[in-house]
Order: sequence, then structure tokens, then C-alpha cells
Amino acid sequence: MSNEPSTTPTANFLRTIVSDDLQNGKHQTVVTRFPPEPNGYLHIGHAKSICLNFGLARDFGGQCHLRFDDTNPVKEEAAYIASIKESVAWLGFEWGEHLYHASEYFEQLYQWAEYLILQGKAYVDELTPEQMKEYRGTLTEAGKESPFRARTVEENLEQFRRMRAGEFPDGAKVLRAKIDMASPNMNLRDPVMYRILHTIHPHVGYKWCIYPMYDFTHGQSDAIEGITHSICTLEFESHRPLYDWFLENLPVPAKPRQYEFARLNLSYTVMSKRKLQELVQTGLVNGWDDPRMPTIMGLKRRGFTPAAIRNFCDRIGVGRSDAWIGYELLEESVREDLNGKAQRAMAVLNPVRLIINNYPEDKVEEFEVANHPSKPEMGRRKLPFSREILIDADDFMESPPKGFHRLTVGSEVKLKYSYVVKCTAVVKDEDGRIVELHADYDPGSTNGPMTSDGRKIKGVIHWLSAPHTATVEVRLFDRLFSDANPDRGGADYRQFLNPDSLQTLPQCRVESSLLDAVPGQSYQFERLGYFCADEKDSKQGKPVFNRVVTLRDTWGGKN
RNA sequence: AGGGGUGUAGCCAAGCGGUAAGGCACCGGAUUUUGAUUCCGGCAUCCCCAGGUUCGAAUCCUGGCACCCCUGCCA
Repeated sequence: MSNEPSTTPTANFLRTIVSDDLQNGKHQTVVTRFPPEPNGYLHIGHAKSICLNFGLARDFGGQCHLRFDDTNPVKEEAAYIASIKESVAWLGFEWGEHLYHASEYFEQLYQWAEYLILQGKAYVDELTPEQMKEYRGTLTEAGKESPFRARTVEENLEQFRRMRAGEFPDGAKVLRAKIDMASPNMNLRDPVMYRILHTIHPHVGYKWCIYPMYDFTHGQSDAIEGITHSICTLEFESHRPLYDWFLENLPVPAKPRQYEFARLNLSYTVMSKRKLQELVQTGLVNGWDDPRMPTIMGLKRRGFTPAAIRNFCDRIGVGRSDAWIGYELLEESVREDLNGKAQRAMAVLNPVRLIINNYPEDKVEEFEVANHPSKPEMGRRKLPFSREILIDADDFMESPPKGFHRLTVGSEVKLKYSYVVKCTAVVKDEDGRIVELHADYDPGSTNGPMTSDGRKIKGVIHWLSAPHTATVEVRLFDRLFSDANPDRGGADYRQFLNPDSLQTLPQCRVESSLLDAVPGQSYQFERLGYFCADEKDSKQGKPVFNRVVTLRDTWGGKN
């Protein structure tokens, strides 16, 4: 599946179950499935499920199917199918031959529905939705039986066949399983199996006008495909008795078992399809692939790597208790991956001119520097140096706090890979804004963060030779919400939107070689963080950089 | 007495009767031309609470408490 060895996932209850089932011979091989409904785009929560299902299959030598749970054509679209496939593949997983659609089982499901009718275990009901709700009872009171529940097998069969034939309008009738209107489990109070929907289906077109419900589809689809472990999230737990009921009452070829795990909750974001959709539709973000979105497409565009996401999923573990994962863990996962892979480069986000007074006007020299501090195989490049340097505004302060070891008037700092300079003056305009800085350089200080007379310099800053840079747009992203749990108690999550989640800097300066950055390519801008050339807005020779994540900053928590 | 779940450090999470893994965060210290990385070291006398069984309990029993899910012709 994924060609890179991921870290060994820690034990979890599902791995234990699969391992036991294999060892005691209950199953010869493990077959799992990832069953998205094609009604939206995948997000980081789905990634957890994908890594779990495909990971289990990979680690135990089995297989994982990609199955579209396309039973509700009014919400589904073909475009989502393509996007979902792309996301799963991008994450590094392969389903090979095993691509399925629940809609391909519709004929078999229909036959099984007739089978249940023949057994006296299903009936066509004509209660209106309102009546059905009323008849269902409540959590603490039993429901009552529909008057149509007593229809004969013949009548039910005839009615159901006429439903399929298209003789009734949407909503006129439904097929229900005859189970128990007094069950304490609401899902067992004669659940609907089929409803009438005269609409086109994204995969099978106009072939059907009645569609099976999830509960009447999922378990049987698992059985048809020989799924051994059907893994879903906790909210389906109370559906398990129904999942089992259909499998027990139908002549299915296998008896898969359903297991549930806790879905992922990530701090500082929202995960529900409805809310993500709302963010997109109301223009609060710029599309599904907005780099601030927790969608797979958004993360990809932001510059997250598949390996980082897989690593994140391995680290969070799998359990049955409601888990709230801190956003920092996601950030830490990309840093870990990019630290080893990203070429280093110099970039100045908020440029301030620094004039080296004692450096010759027309002189330009070059320093050869490593592209990666611990990977010589990543090569070296040349960095030009001249009298006029650009440094980041954050690296100069007139009245610095204690412990600041960057630049201030009178202090010395090491220009990384170059000279130690001593700031001699700050020039401001009439509004008090800094126009430029002046400094003297120490000609004998190119060897390490040391002055020519051997004094160690603590502060090392990044810089660029002003005449040798390129100007690019850089986008700084921060968490989309300012509250760790935007979903908290009934409040409108939108009130917690972080107004500073996107900051666009149109005039950043970078090494001119970065103009050739390939969209999707990541760099570490020294001392600033990891940046990725935006896939969508970068043009040939004119890249736009997205900040994936900052470097860890134990000094100031600066951005 | 609706039903079904969950409760181990700030956040995840192993553990399945023999005396609390690991990761993230955090705190020290070393290395470092990124206040990065890397590296060492620290970080639960205690497992929601109260009783009980046992030589021995996070693990077994009893009783509480807290939180989550279930009343779509959604998945």
C-alpha cells in the first residue's frame, strides 16, 4: 500500500481482534473496507478511518475495499466520487481491483427485500412521515404498530413490486422491516428499508426509483464482498443489532461483524460535513481546498504530506472513548516529515534594509551553503552577499526585552553563513517608522557565529542580499477558529472564526532561485517555518507560497 | 430502573490478577552558523468515586457519579 514504512502503530483493540481472529482460525485473511458516501469531500477524520482500514489490511496481509455507499441519490454526485478516489490515492493507499458501489448490489438487495416479505418480515407502509414519527414512540415509551403492518404477504409483494415499477410518487409508501415497535432500541422499531425517490443516481442513472436505506444496504454489501471486519464510528453502535438482524434473516453468503471506534475530533476546527459546506458556501473560506480547511484537499494544498497525515493517524491511536486531539499534534507530524525532506532557503517576510557601511559599494561575494543541515546529499548552493542586506523586521528591536539576542543598536548578530555585523544606527522617517538600519561588518567572521577576535555570537539571523532577491506572495495561515472547541454548547461555531486565519504578504523577498519552485514543492525558510508553493495560484516563474507550519519557537511564540 | 457506550497524566493511549508502555505537551541539561533539528534526563505511589473479593486489583464483584450516542422516508 503505502511504500514508505510508517511507524509501528500502537496496539489497539481492533488490531487485537483481527490478530486473534487470524490466529485462532476464525478468518484466513482480513478484508476491510472504507465506505464513504459520495456526498462531500473527505477530511482528516476520514483519513483516520482510511489509515485504520487500509492499515489493518496492509499489516495483516489482507485487502481493503473502497466502496461507495451510494444509496441516497438526492445527496450524491459523481464529482465527489472522483475527488474521494483522488484523496485516498493521494494518502498513499491502493484499492486495486477492489472498487465497489453499493448501487451495484441494488438488484440483489431488492431480491432480498422480497425474500423478507415472503417470510412475513417486511411490509409496505403508507403512513405519512409525520404519522410514522408519531407511531414510533419516544425514548421512554413504546411505539405502536402501523395499521398497514398486518397486510398479507401477497399484498405486500404486489405493493412492493408496484413501488419498483414506479407507480407511486415519492414518499407515498415505504417498505419496512417487521421487527418490534416496542424495542428499547429505536432502530429496531420497524426500520424503513426502502423509500421511493424518482431521481437520477450518479452511478446507475435512472435504473431505480426505489432506493434501499443504509441499514438495509451496508451489512449485506459487506457480506457480498466477504468483508471480515466492518469498522465504523461509534454513532452506528446502536445500529449493530439491526445490522445483525438483516444478516441473520437473509440467505447471505457470509457473516461479517461490525466494530465501532471513536471518530476524530480535532481542536480549533469543525469536522461536520454540514459546517464545512457552510463555510464554503457562505464564502468564509475560499473553497473546499482552502489551505485552512481540515479537508484532505485543503491539507494537501496547505503543504501537508501524505506521510505526515499517516503518521498523525498512527499517533492518535484508535479507541472507543470520545477523543479530542490537539491541533499541535497535526502540526508536529508535518514538521517531523518536512524537517527531513525540505530544502532550506532564505526568505524575508517583512523586509528592513540593513546597510553595511564598511562594505565596498560594488562588491558582491558568494557563500556556498548547504541545502540541508544534516543531509549533504541534498547539495549546496550559492548565496550572494552585498552592501545592502534585507533582514526581517522581527529581528530588530530598539528596546528589546531581556534575553533578546537578535539585533538592536549597538549589538552584534551573525548573518547566517556570512558575517557578524554590529548595528550602528537606525534611520526613521518623520512618523517614527524605521526606514533603514546601518551596521559595520567584521571581515574575519565568516567561520561560524564568532567574531574575528574569537567572541561567540549568540544571535544568528537570516538575511538576503537586496539586489539579488525575487519578490513573491506569501500566505500565512493560522487556525481557522480561535476557540479550541468551536462546537461548544449550542453556540454558533461561526462566532469563533479566527479573523486572522489568513494573512497575505504580497511583497516578500526570497532567493531568486525560488522563482522556479514547482507547485506543491516544500521548503524550509530558515528560522521561519515550512512553506509550500501553492498548487493553484502559482504561475510559471511566479510562485505563491503557503506557510504549512511555523518552526517550533521556544523563544517568543512569534508567528 | 428506556436502550447502548465511555471514564488510566494537560491531550491521546497501552495494559486483560503479579505491583502503571509509548507519543504529544511541559520542565531540566548537552550539541548546534536555524532561539530549529538531534541527544540525554525528568514528568501518575497511582488508574472517575465508594465499598468488597484476593497473599496481591487499573484489571474481578457490588453500588454510585460524570460524559457521549439513539425518536431521518440521512449515512
